[in-house]
Amino acid sequence: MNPKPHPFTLRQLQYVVALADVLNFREAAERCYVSQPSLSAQLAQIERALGVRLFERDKRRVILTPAGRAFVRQARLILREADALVEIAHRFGDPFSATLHIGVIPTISPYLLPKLTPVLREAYPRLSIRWIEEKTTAILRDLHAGHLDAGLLSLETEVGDVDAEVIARDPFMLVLPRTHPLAATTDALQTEKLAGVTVFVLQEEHCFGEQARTLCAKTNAHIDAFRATSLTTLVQIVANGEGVTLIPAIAVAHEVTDPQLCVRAFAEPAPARTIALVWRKSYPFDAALREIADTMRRAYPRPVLDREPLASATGAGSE
Amino acid sequence: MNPKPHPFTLRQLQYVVALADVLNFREAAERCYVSQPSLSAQLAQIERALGVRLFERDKRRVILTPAGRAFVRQARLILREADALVEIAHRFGDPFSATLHIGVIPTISPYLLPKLTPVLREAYPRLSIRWIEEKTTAILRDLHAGHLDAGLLSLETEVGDVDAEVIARDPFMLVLPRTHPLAATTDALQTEKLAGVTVFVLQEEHCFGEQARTLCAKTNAHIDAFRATSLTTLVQIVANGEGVTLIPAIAVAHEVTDPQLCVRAFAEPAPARTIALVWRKSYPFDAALREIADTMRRAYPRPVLDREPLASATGAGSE
DNA sequence: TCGGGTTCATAGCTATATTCTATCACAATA
DNA sequence: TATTGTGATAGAATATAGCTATGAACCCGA
Repeated sequence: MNPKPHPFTLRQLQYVVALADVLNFREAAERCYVSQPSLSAQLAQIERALGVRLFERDKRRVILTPAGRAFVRQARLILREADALVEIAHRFGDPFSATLHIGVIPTISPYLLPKLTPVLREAYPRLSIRWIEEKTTAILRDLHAGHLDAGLLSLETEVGDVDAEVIARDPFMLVLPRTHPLAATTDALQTEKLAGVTVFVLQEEHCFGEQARTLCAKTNAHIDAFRATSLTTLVQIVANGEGVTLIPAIAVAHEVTDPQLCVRAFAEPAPARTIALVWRKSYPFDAALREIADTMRRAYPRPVLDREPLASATGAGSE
Repeated sequence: MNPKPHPFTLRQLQYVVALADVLNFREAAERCYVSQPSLSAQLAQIERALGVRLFERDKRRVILTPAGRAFVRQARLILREADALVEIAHRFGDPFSATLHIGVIPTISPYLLPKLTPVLREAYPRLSIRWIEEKTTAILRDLHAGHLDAGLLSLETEVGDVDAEVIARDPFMLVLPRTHPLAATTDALQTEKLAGVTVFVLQEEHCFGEQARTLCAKTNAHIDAFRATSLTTLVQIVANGEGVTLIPAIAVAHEVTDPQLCVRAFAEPAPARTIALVWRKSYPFDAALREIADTMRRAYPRPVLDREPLASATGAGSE
């Protein structure tokens, strides 16, 4: 793109500008902390390289030529921009002044980001985070391509060779109609009770859908053929039908609002996913990400499960 | 103003941008026509100097850090501006691409510039001339201060140590009422005929006023106490009074429009002023000014003196 | 008109910076 | 396992930018 080197250096531009300011070689040299001959030599070189005389000097007085006037104007602009570049670099010397691109999966994004964002904004006022909502595979691809700085996702799917910091354990909750047999007790539920029950799950592309299907297979639950594209859809189906569904605890407060539904936690060891912040092993600002992950961990909300009758039981189960 | 040197060179910026373009050290080095270790070394140095890692490199892949993204963006800007600076300098390598500031005296400006401007514009399409109308002393002052590149004035006043190129000889013409005794013949006038005649002249600040007074003193003409501030005023006075006045031939066509007036030329050696382009001896683009002066000389108008009865006589006298 | 005190330019040397070639260590690929 | 390709490193060669000392032209005051 830029095959040939520039015929001048930034330092030479400084010399030219300094000389234009004071129109006196000795004084200009002083301001640049070099000797007068050095400044003379550099000026001579730049004029020779350009084939243009920038200053008219006749022993007694130094003044700008028309070419010099135009040159100095542009040179000042360049030096200002170069100063700005130094400023930019130094701002990034503080990694919390960057703009981070972080991928986040759709089954986390709408429930967690509204809680995290204000906390992060307060903790790192100069940090700007651009969230990109994608499924796990796309996040990992973009992460390794360098388009993302980090990803916020579940560790239960294969994430490959990355560094990770766990944010929280997010247990699975059972969402079911009040009228469903499993809604009868308030005890923590054994997963074996799912056997034979009709369960609606997410599309396989969602990692949470994959996890739910695995759990159902292990417990001999019956997986309905319908594949929802979002947790919202999933809950709607249950509210209008006779099946049940699994959703992450983090989503309960926002998704389960229908009074015909109730929510039950599983007995320990409850099925759960592990939410983590991940990044490339070679990422240079890993220390900053570790600290940010720590802040996220502390900001992670206690799930609020105000759908009776199981609020207290699930509250205990979620930790 | 800018005491400390910049922590990077333009060349290093080129390296960084080239590397950001191809994300491969060897290829980037090739594009910059240096060896790969040189590029590695320069990149390492700039990162060390800034204390910021611009590229993340893990043996297999090179990608930009957030800092690197911001840095490269600004670096591209700077390199573009630097290219523009080279362009500016080269354009001035052709001195006919400059903007020249040329001072011109008020007794030349309104009559000559309208004729010169279109010719100069056509001859030097990339040259832009900014005309500054001032009296001779101000022009010479600004010329030596470097605020003007050249001056267009009369050599009959002291112009000091400058280089000059003569544009034209501009003879003095006598403007007088038709009814005046000197209007009786069509012959070229001997200056001695002015003896005893009442002559109106310009203010002394105008060099033409000074010249006219000198001529009057030599020919024993009577100088009226009134001092006009412009040639227009001067001609108006003559049209309404009983005196005569002297104006430069170049001004006749524009100023002498009253049919009650007529114009007479002087016999050779006729009094005249010498219009010239002058500039500092140290001016770097003197060759260009010489050529421009030559173009001005050829563009100099034959005075059109269509005030009868002396049109033909003065036409001859003006060369 | 003759020195001091300016000005900017030049010369010769030195230290630093930049670049080169050659090579290494590592990872992916065949 | 051998090969190819990556970026980093080492040490020598070169180029650059810096310095001091000095020169030539000019101004100014004695």
